[in-house]
Amino acid sequence: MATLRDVAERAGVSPSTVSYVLRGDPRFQPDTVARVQRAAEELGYAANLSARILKAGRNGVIGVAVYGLAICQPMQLAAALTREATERGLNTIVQQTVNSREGELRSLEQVTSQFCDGLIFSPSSVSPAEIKAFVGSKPMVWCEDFAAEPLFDAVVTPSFEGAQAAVRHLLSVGCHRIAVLGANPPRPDHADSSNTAFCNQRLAGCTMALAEAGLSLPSDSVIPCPWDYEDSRLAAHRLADAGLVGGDNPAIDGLFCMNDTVAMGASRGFADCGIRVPDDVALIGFDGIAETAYTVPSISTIAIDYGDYARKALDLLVARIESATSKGAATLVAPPQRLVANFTLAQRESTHLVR
Amino acid sequence: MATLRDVAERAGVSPSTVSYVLRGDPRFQPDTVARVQRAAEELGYAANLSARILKAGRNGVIGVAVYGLAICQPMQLAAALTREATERGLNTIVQQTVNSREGELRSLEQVTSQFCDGLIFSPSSVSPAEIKAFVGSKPMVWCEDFAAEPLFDAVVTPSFEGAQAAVRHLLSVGCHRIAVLGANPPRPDHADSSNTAFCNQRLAGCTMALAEAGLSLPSDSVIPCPWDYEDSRLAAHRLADAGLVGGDNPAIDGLFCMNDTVAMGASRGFADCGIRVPDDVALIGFDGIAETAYTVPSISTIAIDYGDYARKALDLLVARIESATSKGAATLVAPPQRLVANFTLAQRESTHLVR
DNA sequence: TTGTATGCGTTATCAG
DNA sequence: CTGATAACGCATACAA
Repeated sequence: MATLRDVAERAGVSPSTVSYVLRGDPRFQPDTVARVQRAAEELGYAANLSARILKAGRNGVIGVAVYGLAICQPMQLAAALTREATERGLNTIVQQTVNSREGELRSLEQVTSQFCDGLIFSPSSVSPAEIKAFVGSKPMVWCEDFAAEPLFDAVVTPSFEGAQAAVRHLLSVGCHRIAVLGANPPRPDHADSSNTAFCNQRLAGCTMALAEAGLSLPSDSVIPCPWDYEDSRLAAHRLADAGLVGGDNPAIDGLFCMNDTVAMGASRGFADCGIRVPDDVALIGFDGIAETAYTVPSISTIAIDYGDYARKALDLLVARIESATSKGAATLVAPPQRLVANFTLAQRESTHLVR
Repeated sequence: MATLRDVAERAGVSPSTVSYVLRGDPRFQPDTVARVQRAAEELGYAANLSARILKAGRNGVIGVAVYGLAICQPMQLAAALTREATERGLNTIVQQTVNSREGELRSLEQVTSQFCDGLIFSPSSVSPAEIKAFVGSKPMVWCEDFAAEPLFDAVVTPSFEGAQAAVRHLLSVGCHRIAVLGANPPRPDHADSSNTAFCNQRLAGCTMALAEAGLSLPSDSVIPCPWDYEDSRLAAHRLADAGLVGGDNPAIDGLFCMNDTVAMGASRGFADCGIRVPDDVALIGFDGIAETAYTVPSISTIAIDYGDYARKALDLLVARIESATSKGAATLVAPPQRLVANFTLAQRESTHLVR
């Protein structure tokens, strides 16, 4: 790997000149500039980003922390963030935050954050308050933080409006007995987790949509379930076994799933039990992961516009990075902002019925 | 962020003492050790990995480069690699390599490689030969490299054996007219891409299995198709429209898909056209991504053991890293090794039929 | 047993 | 317009 010094030697100038020229400082003779650029080209020179961040505190890399690398929703977001970052001349690295809370929290902060100018956190089991201790003053954008007193900038999905739209849609295709699958049971260890918070938003959206139709959401229609293919498949089995779905007078004829993973698992679970979707029970998910368009039946969902999501997240993050680096003694920090991503209702086979 | 110096000050020793103590050097008084450790603890000290790799050339981070962040197979591998790395006390960062070949090749080498001790490459559109120019002497393991003269250590899926097992399975459930979907058309720009190479292995496996049954694989039964949900869905439409599947005497009654993404897309495509899987055409994929177990019908596949894959990849990489750092004048480099991951045949509904 | 000095590759300050 | 020089935070040979 060629270094600054190698380039300098070859161009017959000093290392500092190379550094300036390569970063576009205008005050050099065209001749010098050309010589330096050619030397850099010939040697295939690229700045060492570790050295750069060490010295300058910036290197143009954005860290993206996701809950799981093999889970569709966060990775779809990570892909959108990477696309958007690339367009802005930034790079991204992705790290996983799952596993032991303590250990991963630490590794996250001590690995990812050191390599980059700023961080974007996709929802995990740790809350913003917890992470705060581990983060230096690194600029940071949190995804799906609905805390009343936000600690960081955030981008959120329209959880309330999306859930409301989903349930309205279920009602509009003729469902009357609507249940919710995938509500997270409150966890004793960290009751205030981000996950719970946006679950509550989605529940509130459901409740509102039902209220509009003069219906309520009894608590036994809110079914807890981990956000996982297998768990949701088994949850569907339990609904079928209990006789709550299917038959002439089912207790549930429409199911709002908290996310698409749950919807896919449930759909498969119903198929196992001979419950037909949408004929016996209509199904709608949340997120808009690509896979929902290719299942049988295809699954209706609240399709988040991840391009828009990524754009907003990077707007926020870049602004923080800029203001962190600017020497303007504007020590007064801007208060955390919260932006909401766009969404559309994707109507697919799983809600295709007229009653 | 607390630095080494902060800890030293607090513990009343020199920075170098802190460095030694924290990394477990035994030659210090218990008293000193305790003082240093407590100071580090209190300050929440963590070594700056950029500084560490700059100075020492190692920081315990492994880079994983994948073709796409939102594609199931590479992410399942990345997740397995991360799990395995964590168990060995290593961290991983993931970067995407897709997009413009030139640009991404460069960003890959100039971002990911600088932060870590070694790299693991999941298949992309660039060949090992091409990457070689961009890589310094960074230890590297390539996934799915079937080149005759390998340039790097590699782990590969059992492409030949897997395809063979898949086609044998199709034959064993009564298929007689087997086609292959997802063979990549040769690309003029880089004919020797890694992708083409392992496609060929899989084709050879099919051919062999058919030959065992006295059958051949005519070239019009090898159907090119990008590895993408939508493209494979449309490919299925074309097969149905051409009357090659379905009906009393179909030209194709069993389909080996080059990977699970293609299998899922095709399965959906057949559903669009009223072609029943497996009754009209049996279907089997390759990779064993989690989603195939939850589609309707569930899709049989060659399930790669990604835990085994990850273990082998890290064994190779760690060995290279060790030998690169060891000062032993063992300048003679070990020749590239190639390890094969285990697999199992997952029999699911898409091949469940008796003829 | 501990501390000092040096350098990894870069950027920023300041002098020339 | 250009070039020394000093950090950034850490690891390590070597001196004490």
